[in-house]
Amino acid sequence: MSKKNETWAEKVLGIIRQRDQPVSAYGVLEELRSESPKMAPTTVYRALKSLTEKGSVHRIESLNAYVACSDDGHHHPSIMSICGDCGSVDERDAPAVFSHLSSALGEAGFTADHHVIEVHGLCADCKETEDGI
Amino acid sequence: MSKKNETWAEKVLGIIRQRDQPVSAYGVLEELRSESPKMAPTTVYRALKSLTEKGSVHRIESLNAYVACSDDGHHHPSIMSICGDCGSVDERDAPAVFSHLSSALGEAGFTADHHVIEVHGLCADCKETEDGI
DNA sequence: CCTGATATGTTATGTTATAACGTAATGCAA
DNA sequence: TTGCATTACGTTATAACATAACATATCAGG
Repeated sequence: MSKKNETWAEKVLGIIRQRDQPVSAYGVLEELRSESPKMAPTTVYRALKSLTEKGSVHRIESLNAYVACSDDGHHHPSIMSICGDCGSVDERDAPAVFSHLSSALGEAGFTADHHVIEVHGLCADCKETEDGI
Repeated sequence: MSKKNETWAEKVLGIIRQRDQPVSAYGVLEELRSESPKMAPTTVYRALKSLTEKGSVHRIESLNAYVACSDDGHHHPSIMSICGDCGSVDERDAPAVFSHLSSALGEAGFTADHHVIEVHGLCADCKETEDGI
């Protein structure tokens, strides 16, 4: 039941939301190609650009991949925790982290405009499993 | 006066240290090729892998580039501030940031093992220049 | 009607990174 | 001193990620 008259950005957002793990641009492309075999990478990258600018999607720099925003278009920075075992990514709020970050940078005269905070490790479930072994 | 009997990793570290800006793997490769025209990317990536594992070099995920560690092999995480204007990257210590990060993640049961903290913005010098306009 | 903004199509290319295999030198332990 | 693991390096090929440059279409508002 895919909707007609959707923009590519809307379709891309749908694809990313359906997944519980980050998707690469080419992952999205492959999925779109099942319906539109001639799709070019450019199209996907354009859609991703508009979605990340709007805040509907976040890019995970350390994975070259994208996840849906957990709170579409929230306008505050967040932190991403990335499980190295199951691959899940969780977005969290952490105001205290950003306030300390701001003050550390502010003292040095640095003006922040975009934050990349990605923590790799093990999620609670995978940690349990490992410990259980 | 380049030394003989240096490993590639040592040479790569030298190249990265000479620069005051992040260098891409292919940037390093190009420089090495001026003396060793047949050098392959693999060689550079191998050197970068060993250097980042040792902590002599840090990878900037959001730039796909590398900088020398400001305190070779320190074994605590640091934050990187990246000037969008002049391209300079500064590494800083910020223990308070990491302690809040740990507690936020710890509450959720997440076990951290590697941190990517990269802040894009304007360094003090570039900010002044902009304001001066 | 014209014009600017946005979305899209198309082709080509640039950039970043790894796989998979082989060789050489070294150190160390049986 | 032979055998074996380890580390570094060479070589070829390919995979994965990303953008440039230029063309066409649609539509809202002046």
